[in-house]
Amino acid sequence: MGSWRRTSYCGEPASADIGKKICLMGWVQRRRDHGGLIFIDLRDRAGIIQLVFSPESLNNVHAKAHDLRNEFVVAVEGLVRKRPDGTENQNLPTGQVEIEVHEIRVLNDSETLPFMIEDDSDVAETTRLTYRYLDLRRPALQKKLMLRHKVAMATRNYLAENGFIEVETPVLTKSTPEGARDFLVPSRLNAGHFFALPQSPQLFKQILMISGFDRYFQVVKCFRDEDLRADRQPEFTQIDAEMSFVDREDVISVMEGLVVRMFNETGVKLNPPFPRLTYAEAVGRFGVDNPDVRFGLELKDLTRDLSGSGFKVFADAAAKGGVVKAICVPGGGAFSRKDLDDLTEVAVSFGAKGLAWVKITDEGWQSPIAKFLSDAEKDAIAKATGAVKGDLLLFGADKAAIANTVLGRLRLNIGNRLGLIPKDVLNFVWVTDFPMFEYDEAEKRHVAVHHPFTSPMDEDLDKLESAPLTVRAKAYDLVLNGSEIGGGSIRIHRSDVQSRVFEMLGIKSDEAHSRFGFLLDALKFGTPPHGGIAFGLDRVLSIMTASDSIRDVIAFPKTQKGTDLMTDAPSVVDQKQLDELFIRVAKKQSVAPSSTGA
RNA sequence: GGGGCCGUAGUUAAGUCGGUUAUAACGCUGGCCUGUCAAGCCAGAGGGCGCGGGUUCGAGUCCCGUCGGCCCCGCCA
Repeated sequence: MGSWRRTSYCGEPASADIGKKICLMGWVQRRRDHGGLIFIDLRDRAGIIQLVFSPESLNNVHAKAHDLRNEFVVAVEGLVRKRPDGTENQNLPTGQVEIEVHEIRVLNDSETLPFMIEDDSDVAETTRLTYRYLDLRRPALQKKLMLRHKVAMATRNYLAENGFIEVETPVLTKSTPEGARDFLVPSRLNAGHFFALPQSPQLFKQILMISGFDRYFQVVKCFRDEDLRADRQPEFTQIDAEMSFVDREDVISVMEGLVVRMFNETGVKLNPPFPRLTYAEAVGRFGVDNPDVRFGLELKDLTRDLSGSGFKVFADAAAKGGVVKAICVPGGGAFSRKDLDDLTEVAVSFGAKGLAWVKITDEGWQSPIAKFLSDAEKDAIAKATGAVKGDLLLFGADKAAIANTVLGRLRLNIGNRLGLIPKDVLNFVWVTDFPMFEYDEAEKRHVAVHHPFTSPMDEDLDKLESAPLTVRAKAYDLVLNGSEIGGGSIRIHRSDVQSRVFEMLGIKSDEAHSRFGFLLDALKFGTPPHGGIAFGLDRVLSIMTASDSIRDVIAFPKTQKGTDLMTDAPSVVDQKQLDELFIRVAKKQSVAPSSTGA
């Protein structure tokens, strides 16, 4: 660089700058060498501008330009000038002007790249992740990370303005067996003892309320050692907040303000309050607790109408306390045999034993089960579902949980299949009144639907032991377009209630004390009523940016196997490191030399 | 733990029923070219098909195993 200093970004020069002498630094995006004139597109994070090198220019710049290659790093000094009439590039923000280069310094060269730095290049994700530093040069990815920065800043500003204080909580903390699997960190100073990375700062933020901070927030990494998905990474970022002396409505209204502020960064104006659904409504009408309310195809309950049906599957489901429900697919009568087979496969994969369907045709009800249905039943079904000629009815008859899940998933599948889901729409919905517990068949005990520190509803408190599955929690989720982007609750602030909940979860008193003793103790020393919420920043951003995967809004994401292709983490470590930690590896790791990639 | 899809030049893909020297585009290298912006024209260099075994006279093509990537179920309080 020598004494040169950049005077502007490549994306900045405009007509107003014509005649100015400027200095730019950036990467060579592309070279167009006409033998005479040479054009170089110079790129930095702000944009692209065209440099012009004329054979008549001084300082040998034309020869130097001839030798430039993609991704060379250069500094240029030159004059901003108007492009000749008719050569303006309307596709470029800087397209009215160009830089007449007077002097150029090549700051670094570059080998030929494994892929082009272009937004529309279709490169295997393996290659992109191996060379993530190159992938991150793509303007689209830079824009996403810049938006991420802006959203985080907007969050901090909004919460600070509203009296929230950002407090850092430990990353090395205590393992809490409830919930997700922990990432463990061995303690060298305490042989055989382990820290856990936090699944969330849940207990610390409650402790901060007990300490009197009143309003807390943090933009914080959380860790869960579970299998990955398109919308799940083992480390992810939460916007975590907690408030004292509040009820659900206080939390929701403050947080709606936050969501407005976040989406304001994308130019979207939201108008809270957002719609509400209770958990029971969400599951009843949409089959899931994270309903995508952008389209219809709602589930209709036919249990009463079909409890006496001649179709044994329906009658049995009703008799055993289950449900019979259906969705009506408008125009679905045109579905082929293969379509129906596909849908059956989907239904079975979510636990159905099969999929009963009816096509309503000109000739009447066409279906393997039509002969079992009486005219009265058909009338009742048609009335409840609104089905008319040309429609398809799909039935779920099972325990409520299975029937709802199956139909809920079919609903999404069909919504996608038929293009019923509008893009460019943001449909928020709060889901409230979650059940406190559900019964875990595998573990033979009740588990918390939200988490063990969630307060039961006051009016359900006396049913805690007698009818635990009917107890509702003061929990709420914010769902956006079918994706859970946030969740929280009013917490238990009385140690006696907390103890009763632990008891219901099958956590014995001594066990509770060894795991959460600090919280149980703290609850005894003047704990204010409090509650809060956490938003999944990565999920919010992937919806904002219409990304297919959460990986696109994370600078250095992990693969589905939880590895980092750029650094090659995780890796084996020296025996010496293990010895210091008193760790012996039980099963010899398979030696896995990488056979693909760089 | 399970189901599905996919690995062929640097990249993206084609490769028929197993059959000569494995195609193309982009990129790359060199040349020509003074208004291009996916510059153009000409010439050229790149791979032995993720890896290992097997069947066969003969294997990108078939079989088995394995490694890796993606999507999903389970899991994710």
